[in-house]
Amino acid sequence: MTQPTFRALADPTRRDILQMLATGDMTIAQITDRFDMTRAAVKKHLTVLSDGGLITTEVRGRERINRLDPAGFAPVRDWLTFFDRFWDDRLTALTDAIEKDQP
Amino acid sequence: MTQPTFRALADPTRRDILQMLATGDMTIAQITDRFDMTRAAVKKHLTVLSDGGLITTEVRGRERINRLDPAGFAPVRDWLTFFDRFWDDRLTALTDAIEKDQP
DNA sequence: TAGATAGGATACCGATTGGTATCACGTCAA
DNA sequence: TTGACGTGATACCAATCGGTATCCTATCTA
Repeated sequence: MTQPTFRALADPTRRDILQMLATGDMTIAQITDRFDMTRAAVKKHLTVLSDGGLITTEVRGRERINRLDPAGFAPVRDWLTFFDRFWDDRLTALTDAIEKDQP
Repeated sequence: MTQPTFRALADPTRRDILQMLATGDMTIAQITDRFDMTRAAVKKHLTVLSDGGLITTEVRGRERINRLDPAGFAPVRDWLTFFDRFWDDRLTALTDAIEKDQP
């Protein structure tokens, strides 16, 4: 499930959409108003974001409310954590070595 | 500088290369050995990773040592932090509201 | 010095991507 | 009921992407 997420974040427009949704849920038309783009283009981006699990949609009448999904960010966070742990280990190994050098 | 970074992370092969480099610095030939891919293809991926600031290269004789660059991950981490802060605020606002409801 | 080794550069190919234009469908309101 | 409104869906286009093949340069070594 991590590939669709990273793929979704690769486009600057999609990252902008996510930041906009952070300020509040929005319909497609509302998002389109803030971009120099067709509604169809925005819709495509929203589909990619949805595939990546980063947003969810709630159908209300003829409208579709797009909402940020905090859980969708987990894959990225987890992936970063892998490297964080790796670097932490490297750092402790380094300080350990230094301590041994100066007993 | 954040767009090249996200772009670099969008490809699964490139993320694999990063994980491989976490176990130790490697030359292009060494990386190519572990993939079913041409050296030229790997080289392209390394260029994208370098553009994203995720790796650095040290020329040693006729070899090029590719090394992970921890600093390159900062843009992604910072970007995630934005949403973390946002959700934290939302959560505290919610708990505050609940506390007011039950004095 | 001659070959082998490690890598750079470029042209090319099929597939994917971001975008538009267009038409079709359900839903709301007068 | 009849439009207007909010979306979905599809066909199409230029540009980018991941990958290969090929040729070239620099460096090490026998």
